[in-house]
Amino acid sequence: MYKILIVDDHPILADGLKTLFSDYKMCLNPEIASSGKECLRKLNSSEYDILLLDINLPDVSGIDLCEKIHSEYPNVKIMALTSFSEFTCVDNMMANGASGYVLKNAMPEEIIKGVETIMDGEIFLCHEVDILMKKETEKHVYLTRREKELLRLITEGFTNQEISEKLFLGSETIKSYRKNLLFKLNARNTATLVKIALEEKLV
Amino acid sequence: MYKILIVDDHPILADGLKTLFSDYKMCLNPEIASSGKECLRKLNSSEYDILLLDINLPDVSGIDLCEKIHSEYPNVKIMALTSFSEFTCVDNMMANGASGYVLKNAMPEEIIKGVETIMDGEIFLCHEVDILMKKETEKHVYLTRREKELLRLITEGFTNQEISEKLFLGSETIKSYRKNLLFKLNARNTATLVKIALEEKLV
DNA sequence: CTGTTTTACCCCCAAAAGGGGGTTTTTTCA
DNA sequence: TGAAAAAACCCCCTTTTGGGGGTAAAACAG
Repeated sequence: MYKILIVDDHPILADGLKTLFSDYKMCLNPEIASSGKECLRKLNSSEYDILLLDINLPDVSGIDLCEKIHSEYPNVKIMALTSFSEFTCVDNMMANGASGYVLKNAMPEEIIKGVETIMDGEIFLCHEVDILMKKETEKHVYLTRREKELLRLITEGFTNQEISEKLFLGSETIKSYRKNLLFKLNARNTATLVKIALEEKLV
Repeated sequence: MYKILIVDDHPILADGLKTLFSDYKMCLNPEIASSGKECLRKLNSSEYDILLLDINLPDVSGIDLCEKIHSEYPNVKIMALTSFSEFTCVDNMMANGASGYVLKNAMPEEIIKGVETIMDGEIFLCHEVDILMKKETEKHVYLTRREKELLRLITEGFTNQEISEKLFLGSETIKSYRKNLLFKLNARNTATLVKIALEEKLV
């Protein structure tokens, strides 16, 4: 029996999870927080073994929340529970202290197995995510901090001129970064660059 | 008591809905289809009053499925049940024969109310979506079929030259369309155009 | 304390996009 | 059946981008 906190703003799903944990006798009455704020309040007033954390919360990003919780309550295990099946999301959550990552369309048994694995001190990725990570880790490109910043500004629609003024850099410098991003992300032009950036959640 | 079919590939959520409908005595044992294929099979072999339809199905787009079901089984009511809170999604689903649109993070009571409203022959939008539609309907731009096609090709990264060859049109024509799209969507350049197209799910 | 990575910089020239003006022919539908 | 909307077309000229080459100083990590 564990003390579980479900952090998710989907009442129906949270209810389904509640039933699931009762059925498997993992937790009699898991608590539910439907926002980042509520989550932190509950963590402050009570002790939990494990958190099921959604990424899409109404008030904060689950990725940021994960980092905060992990540093403030290092003993609480965190399992990401989301619909996002993107390399960057998984990578960010795991880097920010999550011990597991399960998709919302996973089978109930897989979620149970995930909680057990994590409570045993191991890392758990649901099957689909495991496949994804193995496939993407190879081909995934690493962008430096500056490159990410440039990519974000390009995506926002700023020209080289404008970016150079914003960052106090020469416009030739921005040009180089742009060319480099096109090469790294294998994009033919700005349109594809923006598309890739948004689809892979790089910005 | 209605005959309900839940079309969703999230077992936990489907389970939560099952419990919900039982609690409210709306349906003793709603059936679940976790793919478009399974949905059509079930519709073929049994009669239903109402369908709760997700947009993100593993095999087909819920938007296309909605259209198909509505034309083949016009007596079956359809309620969209998704996480997407975008004008275009709602608009498409309603245009394709849905009678209601509820977000997955809606309160259980709201979903129950939605089903009742729809079964009374009325249209139902959950509160959040209702607000969204009222706010967006004014400012929302209407794109013609051709414009949508051009927008898609631009988003894919094709140049005017390439598009003109693909569509057997003059490249000056494509230039005009591009300028028009920039104006209509209030974008300064291709980067913002692509961003808007992807974010508003126009492509 | 050195070798790699990151950051920032530069030139030339071609290709593509953007801003301003338009016109004409089909469709569509009220 | 006729006005409105959509689709297709055209010219001039400027700005921005993309493709090809680079170099040099910091910062970082073994």
